[in-house]
Amino acid sequence: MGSVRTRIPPSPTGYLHVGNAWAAFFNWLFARRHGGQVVLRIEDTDPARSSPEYERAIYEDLRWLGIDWDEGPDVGGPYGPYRQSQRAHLYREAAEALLRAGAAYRCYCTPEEIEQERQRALAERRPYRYSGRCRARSEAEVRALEREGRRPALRLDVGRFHDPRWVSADGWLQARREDGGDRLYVVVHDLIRGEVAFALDELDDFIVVRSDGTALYNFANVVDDHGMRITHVVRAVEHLSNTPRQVLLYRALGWEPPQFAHLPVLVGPDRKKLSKRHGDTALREYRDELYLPEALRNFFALMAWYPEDGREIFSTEELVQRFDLSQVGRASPVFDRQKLLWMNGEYMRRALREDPDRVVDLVAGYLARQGLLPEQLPPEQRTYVRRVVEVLGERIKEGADVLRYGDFFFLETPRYEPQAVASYLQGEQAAAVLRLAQEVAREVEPFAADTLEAALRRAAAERGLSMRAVVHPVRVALTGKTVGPGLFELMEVLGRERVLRRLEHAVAVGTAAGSAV
RNA sequence: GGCCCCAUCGUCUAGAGGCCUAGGAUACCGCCCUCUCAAGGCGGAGACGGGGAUUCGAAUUCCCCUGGGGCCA
Repeated sequence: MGSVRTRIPPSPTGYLHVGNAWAAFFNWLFARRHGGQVVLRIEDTDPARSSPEYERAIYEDLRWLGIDWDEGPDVGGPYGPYRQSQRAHLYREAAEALLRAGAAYRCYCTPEEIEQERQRALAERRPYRYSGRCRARSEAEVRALEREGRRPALRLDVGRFHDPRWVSADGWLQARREDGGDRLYVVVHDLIRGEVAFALDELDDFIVVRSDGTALYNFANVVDDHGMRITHVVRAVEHLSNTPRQVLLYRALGWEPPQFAHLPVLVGPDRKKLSKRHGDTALREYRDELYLPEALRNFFALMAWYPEDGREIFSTEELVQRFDLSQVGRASPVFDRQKLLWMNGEYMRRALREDPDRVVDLVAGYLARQGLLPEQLPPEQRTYVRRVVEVLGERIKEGADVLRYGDFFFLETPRYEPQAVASYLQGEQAAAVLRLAQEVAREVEPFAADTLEAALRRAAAERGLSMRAVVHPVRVALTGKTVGPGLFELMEVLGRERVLRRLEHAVAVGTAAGSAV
């Protein structure tokens, strides 16, 4: 393949959505696989909903994900501008070219008139298609309409494609024999779906430029993709139905259309297109929850595509080497958060092994967002976080796990779970165990995991207590919960002072809970 | 309403006419390890939407239906 150019066309009307991030990633994979370029185009034609803040957020989120681009509003490039809001003159030029070629005509019908036609068609139970009333207005008529103050929209004259000259081209327009004779089809050669044919007579003269002079999506897209020398348009299937119109536009302008590949749509557990209703859909929410970009990339790759059977974990380099558009699936994948969580756990454990400092920084940032640590960490606090991370270890699969298993490390007094208190802190037996633990904690030297374990085991054995009988109450006393890191490691990190204080406090908690019952 | 796309375990998927007694992963359930949880090991349950046709043989090809999604809006 010569020089592949793909595009990523986000709208700055919100944070980058996981569905768009996924499509962006496939565009990126494909371009990198073929040594091509990625173009970032900001589709900000809706000024009311677009904002520079969102645009910046999109750059940030894409970069965080590990997607880079060769041309775009921020980095420039030879085929700019890369914001649609700055390309109005190019749409105007193309519209004029269409008019000059006789491929489009001015339409003075008002939206109300069109709506009436549509209603009539609906009532008569026949498909609506624009009548073509304005296709051949006389100059006098046009003058009269202009005098009324009407401004024309621009429509593509689809009728002119009913001409055998186009058929001989290169297969994009095909005559197919049907019962009644030949029928013309616009055939889209989709890299994922194969040939998809649309009957030409199903397409009416569609609007290309509104009466206020703004370009319609289909038109702007064609002008941009051609202008930016895009060779492969890789986008969601929802655009497939628009593709024949776009193909017609390319041809009307005398341009060669790019190759198309229509990806399935990411859906939620209810099989509906992924949206805010499904919970976290902004990529940055995953970042904030401690999802790692490499995990997301690996997970993304496994939706609608499998690099090879029998393996799940792939480095991004491997993904780039293997990526093959023709192997991409056609069915809509459900975004499965459970599998993502598992995947993130895999990468989190890897990060812990290979770059623990990175995990420490991530966890510290997470705790700061939770209000449990200051934004700027003094060195000794960072060291503390580091020890906590070591002790929490592979339990951290996402941000919430830091709290689920280790919030007590950062709280003055642990949050005592009522269930845990009821099970392990109430009664004489529990109090006795806590007293015993206090003795041990007061005397053991040094205050370290191995010495603590040895001393506590000895003490338990002397009283004929099982290890379980000792460990559970002490764990609840120190952490407020029944799950978490190894008890002795956790004690060492907490330190003698706090352990003694919490043990003391827990006796009171147990008593209070007991009398409340 | 017309047109277009899609359809294998709950989920991600392997499967390109015989390798399928439908494979893997995740989730779930047991057991093991163990101070709990997590991780890990072992095992279990779990799918070709329905009907026709082609073929010696269909998850795989074709048609219809059903169900989901999208475009025109």
